[in-house]
Amino acid sequence: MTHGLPSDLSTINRMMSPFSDPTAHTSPLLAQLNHEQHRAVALPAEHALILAGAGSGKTRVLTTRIAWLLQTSQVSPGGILAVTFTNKAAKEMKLRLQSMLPVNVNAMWIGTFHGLCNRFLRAHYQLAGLPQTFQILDTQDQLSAVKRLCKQFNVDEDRFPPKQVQYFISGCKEDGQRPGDVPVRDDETRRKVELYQLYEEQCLREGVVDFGELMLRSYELLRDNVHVREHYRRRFRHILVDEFQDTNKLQYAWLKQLAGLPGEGGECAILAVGDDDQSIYAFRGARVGNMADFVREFQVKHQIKLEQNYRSFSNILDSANHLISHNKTRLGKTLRTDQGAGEPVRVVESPSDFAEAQWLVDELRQLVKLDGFERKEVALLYRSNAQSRVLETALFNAGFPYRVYGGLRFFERAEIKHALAYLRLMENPNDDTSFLRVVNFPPRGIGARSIEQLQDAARAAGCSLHDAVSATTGKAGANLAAFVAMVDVLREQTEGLTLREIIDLVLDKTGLVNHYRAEKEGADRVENLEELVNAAESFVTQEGFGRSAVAMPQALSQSPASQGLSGSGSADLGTIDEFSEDGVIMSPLAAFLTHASLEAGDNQAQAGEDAVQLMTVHASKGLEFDAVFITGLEEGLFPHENSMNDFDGLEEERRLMYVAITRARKRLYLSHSQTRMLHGQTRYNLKSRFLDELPEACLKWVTPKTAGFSNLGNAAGSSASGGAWPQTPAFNRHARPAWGQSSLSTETYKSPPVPVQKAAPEHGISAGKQVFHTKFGEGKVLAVEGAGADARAQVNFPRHGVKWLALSVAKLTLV
DNA sequence: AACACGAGAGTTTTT
DNA sequence: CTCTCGTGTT
Repeated sequence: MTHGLPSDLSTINRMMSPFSDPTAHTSPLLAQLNHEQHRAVALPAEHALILAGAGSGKTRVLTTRIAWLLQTSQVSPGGILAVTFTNKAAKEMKLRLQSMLPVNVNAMWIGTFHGLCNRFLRAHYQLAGLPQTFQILDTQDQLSAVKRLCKQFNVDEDRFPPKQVQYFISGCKEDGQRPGDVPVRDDETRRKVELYQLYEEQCLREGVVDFGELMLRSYELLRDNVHVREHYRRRFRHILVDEFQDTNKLQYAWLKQLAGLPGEGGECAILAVGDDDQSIYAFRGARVGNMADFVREFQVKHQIKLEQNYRSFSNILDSANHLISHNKTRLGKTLRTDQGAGEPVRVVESPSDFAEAQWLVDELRQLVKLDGFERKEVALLYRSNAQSRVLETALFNAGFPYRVYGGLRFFERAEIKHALAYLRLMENPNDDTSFLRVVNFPPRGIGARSIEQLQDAARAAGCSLHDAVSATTGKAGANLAAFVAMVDVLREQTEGLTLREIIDLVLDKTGLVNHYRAEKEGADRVENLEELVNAAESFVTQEGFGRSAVAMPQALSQSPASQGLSGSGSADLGTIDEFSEDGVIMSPLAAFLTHASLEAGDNQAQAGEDAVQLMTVHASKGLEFDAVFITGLEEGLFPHENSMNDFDGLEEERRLMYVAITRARKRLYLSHSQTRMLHGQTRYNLKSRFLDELPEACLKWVTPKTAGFSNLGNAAGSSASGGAWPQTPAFNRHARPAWGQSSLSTETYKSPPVPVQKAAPEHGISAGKQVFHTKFGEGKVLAVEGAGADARAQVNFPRHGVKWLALSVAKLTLV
């Protein structure tokens, strides 16, 4: 980069901190950065916000910042905390850091929010009021825990579906609310809060915490324990937050506790990196508003925009810029690139989702054969998972290698969860969720009746299922006793064994492997169980969990802060024993179980496999490809109908589209279909409004020659322009013959598969018209199909949603 | 304990 | 349409 570096770096250094190394500007670390990146990396030790556009080198800035801080001795590794949302991002950060300078990345706290909270709670389990062996519930586990609770307290599952109760509980925790903090306005909420309370008691009794609890309990410990808080505030001098726009209320509150607001005596600097234009997780509690709050509450003086994009050609980038400029609520940012215009963005219309898939396969073949794209460098994106099916079918039939992201991950598979449940019971016999999962799996004659009796007994005695077994009698009691004995024996037998040996033994003695071996279709599951042994083996090697137990927080003893802690002097030291982190010992098994809960495993294509990648737009965030197809660009689908009715929802959909566009390096296809099978019926969709929000100059409206498509009037355009694929965008887009009455219908009417009526329909109802229905009220016509007695209209009623109405039956009147 | 049937739901997702 | 879940039957 020949971008001008700051005129005088030493001046900047002098302003920064007494630790600044005046020779820092010679550091090769900074040499390859552009001006904005350079400024961000070399910021003084004060709170700062980096607005990092897509493909602007965000990760590079984060890692280089850490490396630079260390290299210039402004901070020791122990003083660094860097937090991400995904394990993948954390892993990458560590990896890149390690490649930059020789540093023990384990001395720093680098991890996900939940990973770091886990680390923190393991260190302070007593102060946090948790058992040392607390287990982590994933979303599945949490739901089964809620279901169990609802059964136990005879909750009407129609009025309070367990899923909703779970959603409620998680939502409260993400807002930092305990049952007592939730404002109760109605009976329904009152009942839910009761269940939340009961759920908490159940979790505590069983020694388990869910994901939200990891965060909330960490936050509360920091908030309520001045010694712990002071300790960490002294320790972490630099906190770096990745994807800050995705933080929820609790995560931001946690950061505030950890760093201390100005005036609270904190000496730490937060570097928040994020992109409001890529905020696509509001539905799971993310608050973009945290960015503005951060600037205000932390009195942020340094805001830097990274707007130089190193990924895409400018036709792609300009499309993204133009699209996102339609959003009203933005901090404001425009990406630019030094690369040329590149190819135009191709826009394609197909008559059906089926035809779209077929066209896609043909185009993919050409892309690979003629244009030399690597298959794994091509992505097929869609808004919702259901869309993948038709694409997969076409790819499969064509024998074209593909890989679908998403779906069950390794540690979420039933057989793996079964094996883990045994291992968890060995660690923590009170874990009733795990107990119930495997008490009769493989089947050992313990039916629903015996389990119910056992649950009654446990409830009466206020103890765990495990402990209640001794009180049972009869044949069922004997079976239960045998089960408990088996787990107890395993616990003893595996003492001192390696993790691999432990798992081998458990898989064998519990009969899990044998059970699946006997099953007709159990071969895959047996294979997965074998893979579990491998996973454990590589975990031991990678994480350094050898034969002996390892102290979990390896970092603390090396930090200046903890040296102070274990030394003499500070007034707070009276409480050392209460949170002596060196005292926390984790067995390899316990560590592996934590790992399994917090890292459900890769969801991604294996590296090296040359297959085209299929995924949702959400899943594509953070990735990049040479060629990208965004499919299903239709109203109701993208933007999704559930999101397009409110302002915030639509803006988030647009950001989603922005994310999708900015994934592409060289070539971008935008595809939409006139008809689509959804929920077993064909829907007629208008093309997405997002297509109209792109700059015409960057686009090329390509349309494949498809049977039955000429009805729309494109055939005339095609022959007139001398080819099946019109070259003139303006012509193809705007010069369609007038059809119907309103100008809107000319633009958006979608041809049904039946022969198109050349005369205007007698009912006068056409797409775009406002109509009135006696029951549903006023609505907008999306499409009309058929003629005469068969004529049907698809109408979007604001109150009742999208409906198909037979015009001969429904009394629709034009408004 | 395995299987069969019917009801119901079907944006997006990481930890 | 297609998958999941829960209930009921053998």
